[in-house]
Formats: sequence, structure tokens, C-alpha cells
Amino acid sequence: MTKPIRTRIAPSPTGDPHVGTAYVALFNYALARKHGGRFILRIEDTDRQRSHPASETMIFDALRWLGLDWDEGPDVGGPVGPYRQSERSSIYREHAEDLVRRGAAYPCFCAPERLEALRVEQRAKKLALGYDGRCRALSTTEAAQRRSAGEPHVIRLSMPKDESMVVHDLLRGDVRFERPQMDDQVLLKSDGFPTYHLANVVDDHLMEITHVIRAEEWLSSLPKHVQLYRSFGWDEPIFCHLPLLRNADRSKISKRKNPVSLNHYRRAGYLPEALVNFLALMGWAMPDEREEFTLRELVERFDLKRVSLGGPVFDIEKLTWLNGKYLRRMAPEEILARLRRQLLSDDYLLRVLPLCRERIDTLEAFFDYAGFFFAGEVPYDAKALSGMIPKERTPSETARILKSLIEQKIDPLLEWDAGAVESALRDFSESSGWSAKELFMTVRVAVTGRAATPPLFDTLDVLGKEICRRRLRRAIETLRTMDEGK
RNA sequence: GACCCUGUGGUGCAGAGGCCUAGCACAUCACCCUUUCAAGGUGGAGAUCGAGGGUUCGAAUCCCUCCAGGGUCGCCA
Repeated sequence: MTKPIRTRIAPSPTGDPHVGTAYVALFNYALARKHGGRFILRIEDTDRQRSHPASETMIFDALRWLGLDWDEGPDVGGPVGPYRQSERSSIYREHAEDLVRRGAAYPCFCAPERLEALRVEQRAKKLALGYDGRCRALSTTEAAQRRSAGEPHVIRLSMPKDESMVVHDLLRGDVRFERPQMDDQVLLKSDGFPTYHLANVVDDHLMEITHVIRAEEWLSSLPKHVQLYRSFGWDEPIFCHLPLLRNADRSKISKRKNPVSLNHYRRAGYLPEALVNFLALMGWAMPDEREEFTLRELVERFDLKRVSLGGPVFDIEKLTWLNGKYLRRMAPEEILARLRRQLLSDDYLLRVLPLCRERIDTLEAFFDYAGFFFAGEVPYDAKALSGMIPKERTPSETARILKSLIEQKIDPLLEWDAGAVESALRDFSESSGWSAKELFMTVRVAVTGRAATPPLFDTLDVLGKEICRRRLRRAIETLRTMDEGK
């Protein structure tokens, strides 16, 4: 018997849960389940500035929603934990020191400013970018002295010199990298935290990961990882790089061109099994070309080698068609249950009702008044359109302001509640040159389609980030098609 | 710019030298069904398999060159 297969998904909790994470998780999950192995969730939160606990929770929720449950992870524990990298700092530090002792890594005292200047120079001379290895030439005694004197430094990996390096990818076979490409990567930052490269390799080894299945964007750093395994004297796992999901223009999928948050798909009413099915179709196919299948069936027939490498365009139209197929063959009772679970929970209704109670006279009036709380996108009639654009402002100006509102304030906001939304909007009002009055009415109409609504921040809070973002974008599109100077 | 990956209709895939006068699905068009709209059914249009060279009796499938797209070049992951 060979070793049991162990795979992992290793997201970093720096934003909304991403479709790409689900995509890669799915293939890792499928391989592990197919072979009776284990699927592990590890949180890569070594970037202290950007990591956020709210993001971590959303990742858990989203993956569970999709049915991609893990056997070991920060919340369920396991034999080789902890599964959160921020709780493993000492492990990485010890391993980095070990490498330094072996002469496979070295302390580097170059300041960020010097590195920046170096990059500028290299760019100007059209040279390959990368660390020039200055501190590698330091004697061990000098390096040790400067370290004990408390001089700030990082630890860098010594990459082999004057050679090309051949690494292996399950799907691509041998891949040869030329030396100039491979500079001495930082392993340990000056704050004592590891970089992705170190933490990832150390953890994959310690957690006995057998197959590293990750996105293609990592392929370029594979030589560094392989070098790390060699420096430690460890066996390498099997590496497999999945193609990147793409926008319609074939660039790497991004939130400016596509909804990428799993929360969006959940709120928009896509069924988890349909999303999973669709994701599996991105770069993979059943041997018999069947396109509709369950996660279970995927697992039964799964074969990593059947992944195709062209970057698949994430075609929402086809996803929507698939989702419709699933919905149409569901019993009404089941649809009702899904509706309740996903979009129309008592919990949600009980958040909407307090906002509407004082504004309705009959039960029936609720449906007329509160429709926008349940809709996807809202229509803008002529009145709404004029209400959306403040006096003295133009449609294109309004569109621009909404765009920067999304980018500067909405997207980075991970904890979405009335208070946070309010301060974000007030903040934006100050920096944008739009008065609170102008901004708030514009946002109100853009998000609800109406000039009369419950208090704005409560409304945005209850609607949730995904819907607000989506309707704001829709408003931008609408404004852009209007003529100037209205 | 350097390095790496990829390249089958607009999109997602099948195809692993002859079964391909290139198949399926989405989208699109037409028709049928239907009080309507969907859904469903039927059919159509759409690809000289990125291009050019080879290898071979024979290439979408093997080799080379070029081109195009993408990714990476961070004390971010």
C-alpha cells in the first residue's frame, strides 16, 4: 500500500471568499475523497496587515455551503495542527534557522529602500528583476555579528547558481527554468513571520501533503519551493497547477470584471450543487462527456490527469443555465426549502420588517414597499434616474463617483453593518468632494431604485454587501449609457 | 523587458496518428409545442483544430519555428 493521499486548500483570509478558492478546493477535495484520503484546510494568514478573522469565517461558511468539507482544519482540529499559520511562527523560525546553519539560507540586511532602488534600476536597464545577492556574500561571522547587534534583517534562500532547474508538474511534465529567473527569495520577514514560500513548504511537509494542487500563478515559484524541499532534504510532493479562471477578455478573473465573491453567488440564488458542478466543468470533463453530475459522482469518476490546461472563461450564462436545470427538476417543496434557507429566512425577514413596519398600513403594502429587499437588480424609472443624479452633477460624474466608492470603500469593507457602512460613506463623502446629502441620495436610489426608503445605513446593512455592490455596478452601467448634461 | 504556461466554432469541453466529410454543451437563429412567456423538442448557421514548416502511406493528435493570449518577476499570498 502506498501512503494515503492528503491534499489541502490553503486560502489566505484577506477578503471575501473567492470563487477561485472554491475551484481549487474542489479539485483537492475530489482527489482526496476519490482515494479515501484526507482533505485539509489550512489558513495562510502570515500577512499580518491583510489577514482578517471575518474573512476566515466567511471562507469556512462558503466552502461548507458548497459541500466541500474538510477533515482537518483550524475549526475541526486534527493530528498535525495548528492549522492556522499565525499559530505556527516558531516552527517556521526554527526551520529558517536550520537552513541558515546548513548554509542553505542567509540573513539579509538590505533595507526595503535599497531593494526598491534596485528594482527601479533593473527595470530601467531592462534586466531581469530580482535580488542581486549582495548579503549572500557576507561572511558568516559578520552576518552573525550584525544579527546579534540587533540589526533588522530577513532570511533569504540561497538558490543554486549558474544552472537551470528542472521541476515536475503532474500535468505539464518537466518544466525547465533558466537561472536568472530564480533570485534568492525571502523566507522570513523582518517581523519574524514567514513568507508564503517558507510556510507553505514547511507546512505541506509537516502535514504530510502528498499532492499540492494549486493555481497556475504558483508555477513560476515552483523552483523556489523545490529548492526548499531539497535544502531540507525532504521528499517532494506531487505538484499540479490548475489553470486560472478567466474573465471574458481572458485575463485572470477579477472582481472588476466578474463577480468573484462566493457570497455573491449565494445571495444571487445559485444552488451550491450547480455552482460546484459548473466549477468542475472548468477544465475538467467526465469520460463520457456528461455535463450534469453531483459532487459525489465527480468524486467517483475523478481523475486529476483529465484536467485541461487552457484557462477557462468563467461563463456566467452557462452557470445560470445549469442552475436553471437543477431548479426545474426540483420538487416545489424542495425549492421552498432552498428559498427559505438561502434567500428568505425568517432571520432575514425579521431584519427587514422592523424597517418597514412604520411605513406600511396594510400587510399587502409590504410587498409593494419592501420589494427591493428581495429582488436581485432593481429597475430605475425616469424618476429614479433623475433622483440618482444630484443637481449640478452629470451622469458620468455620478458613475465615476460610484465606481470609486466601490473600489475605495465597499470592496475593502469586510465587516458589513450599519455603523461600518455609515462611517465608510461619511468618510468617502469627505474625500470625494460630494456632500453627504448628494452621496446618500445617489446611493439610496442606486441601491433601492427609490427615493423613499427606510434609513439608508440600516437598509444597506440588511441588504448586505453583495447586493449593494451589484446594484451599484448596475447603476454605473445605466448612468454610463445616459447622455451628458442632464 | 526576462522567464514560464497555454492555444479545437463567440464560450466550456470531447478527441491521446487512420473510426474526424472534427463530436457534445452554453450562447445565437429558425421552426414545432403553447392563450402568452418560459421550459421542452427539432433543425440551421458557426472551427481550413493559432500560423508556417517538417515526420509519416496517413496528423487536431509527434517534432521545429513563429505568432497570439495568460501568468510570474514583493519583507502579498
